[in-house]
Amino acid sequence: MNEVPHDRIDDSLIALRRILRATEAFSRELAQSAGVTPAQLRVLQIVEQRDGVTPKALAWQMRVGQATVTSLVDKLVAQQLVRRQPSEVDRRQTHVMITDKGRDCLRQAPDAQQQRFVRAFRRLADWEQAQLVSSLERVAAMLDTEETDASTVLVAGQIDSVGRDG
Amino acid sequence: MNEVPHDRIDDSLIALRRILRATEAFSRELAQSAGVTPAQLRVLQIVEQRDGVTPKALAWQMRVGQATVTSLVDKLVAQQLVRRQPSEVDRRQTHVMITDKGRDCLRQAPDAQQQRFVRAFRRLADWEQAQLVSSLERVAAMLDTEETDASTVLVAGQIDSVGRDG
DNA sequence: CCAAGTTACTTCGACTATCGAAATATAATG
DNA sequence: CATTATATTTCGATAGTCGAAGTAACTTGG
Repeated sequence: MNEVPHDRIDDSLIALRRILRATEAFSRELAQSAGVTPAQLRVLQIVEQRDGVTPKALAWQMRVGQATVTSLVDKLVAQQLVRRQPSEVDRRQTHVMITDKGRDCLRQAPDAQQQRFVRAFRRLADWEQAQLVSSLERVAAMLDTEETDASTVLVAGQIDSVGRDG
Repeated sequence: MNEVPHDRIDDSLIALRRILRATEAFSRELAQSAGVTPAQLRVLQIVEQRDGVTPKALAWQMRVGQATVTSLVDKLVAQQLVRRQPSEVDRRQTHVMITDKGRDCLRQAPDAQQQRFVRAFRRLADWEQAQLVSSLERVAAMLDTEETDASTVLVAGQIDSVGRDG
């Protein structure tokens, strides 16, 4: 508690770095297998979870500018993976809706990272699973700041529609 | 789905996602505070650790094409943060060397993410630290594939520059 | 020692992601 | 109704990335 052996911090950072690296690699791979780019895939995933989401919400959740979202949605529209539907109630707004083709596209990408993780996770003993979850949450909390306000809630749904809502 | 308790997997994925998100955000922030872009910062960090590294090695470690490295190094050279020095032994090769200005640039960025993490880490009890390390390594192993060959070794050096902190 | 192949790097052209500022259309408000 | 605020798009610019082609230098078989 007092003086920390730096090996541990280093080890943690190295592990974090590996996690990062692996996740990045998988995300690229995954997107490629779905025939879209990583950023486009992110949009598509969010749209699937929150069908009819507005560009503003997308931008906020993805932490990018609205201009960027416009551009990404443009590309998805061009591929007919999503469509834009003007809002009935507020005609400034647009709703981005996923198409069947978009859903197919997502299904096509079997979510390699999560699959791999899930497989490995299942092999663990019960107590190991519990410990892993608590450690990960701890790390997340250590890294997380106030700026990760609400998106966390939304992200929950985005990851896998496994029952547990937000 | 199936009979595995999905809550834990979900929780893990959510935590992972939070970690990812936070790390991305910090990396952007960090790079900005150093006055360079994230990709440029990555190059600069590697060059500091492996002074005289060749573009090929950089490309390999960063998992990008050599053309990309050329472009990034060009930009760092333009800012006088690194310089190119032709190799004496093999004149096809170039060595990328960090400059004093480049070092200043790195020092300027107090590595917010790692600082935060280190601070939080120190507050943990000994057994918690140990558990955290082991869990992180476990997760890294679960995500990691054969494609994370050698860079892990190199990355170790890249990270431990956190040695002391404030 | 030289021709052919290989390697290291850069250049070039193309594409995506991203942003900020300006433009457009709509809503809300007084 | 005029003003202000909001949602989105358009436009212009910059960065990262790639693959293919180009250039220079090393290596090798004869």
